[in-house]
Amino acid sequence: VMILRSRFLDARRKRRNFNKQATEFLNEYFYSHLSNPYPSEEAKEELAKKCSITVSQVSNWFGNKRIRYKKNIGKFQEEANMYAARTAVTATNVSTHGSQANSPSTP
Amino acid sequence: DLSASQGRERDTDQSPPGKTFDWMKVKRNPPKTAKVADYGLGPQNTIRTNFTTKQLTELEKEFHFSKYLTRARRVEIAATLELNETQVKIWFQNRRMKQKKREKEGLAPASSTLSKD
DNA sequence: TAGCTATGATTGATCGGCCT
DNA sequence: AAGGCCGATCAATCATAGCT
Repeated sequence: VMILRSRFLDARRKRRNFNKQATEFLNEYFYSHLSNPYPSEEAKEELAKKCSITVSQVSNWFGNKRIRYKKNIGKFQEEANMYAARTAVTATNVSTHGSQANSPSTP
Repeated sequence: DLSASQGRERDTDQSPPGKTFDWMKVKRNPPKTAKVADYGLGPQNTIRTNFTTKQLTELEKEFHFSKYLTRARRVEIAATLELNETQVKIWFQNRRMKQKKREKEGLAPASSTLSKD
């Protein structure tokens, strides 16, 4: 019974949460590609670089994110709206000339 | 063809949150392996097989001997470990991928192109 | 300190594509 | 036409991190 307990007792499994910023980048990509959150190998490499993690970790992150997101979409609504709004502002800046200049917060 | 795909992907779809896309509906067929309960009583049968330490040890040993299996070898191992030929086949396949991943990662875990951002 | 949730990693198995 | 392999992914689970 305790038989298979030691599934490998991976010492490697010393998980470490990613930086807040790394998570920001990952979520940014995820929500800005919500219709198809499957980054290409190339995109994964870019994200890995930006987040200072490995490509595998990027893959793991997206794998977990996708599964957990669809498992409980409601739970991620807040987060989704947050990032959606964020990218919306970015998009607006690019195509707007109008008047109300605002939120240039991007040092 | 390899991977010379050039071109910036400028698709930042700003779809309305809450919408369910196809990828969210994807459902995998349940594993055909293992049917703990085929007595008509199937609460949640068809579960992911849990290989025993013994089986894994043996498979690992075989893998070290040869990364690829011959039909004969597969049959033999499957019988010895009481697994399907498919399970043995899949195990080797996954093992090879794992090996590849490890080699790739163990090649340059840290430091390499640490230029100024 | 105990309990529960969030999250990164692992892995048996599936999916689609390609090859022999 | 059939079966194996690859690469990516799924889905369930493990084990720890982190918050209450």
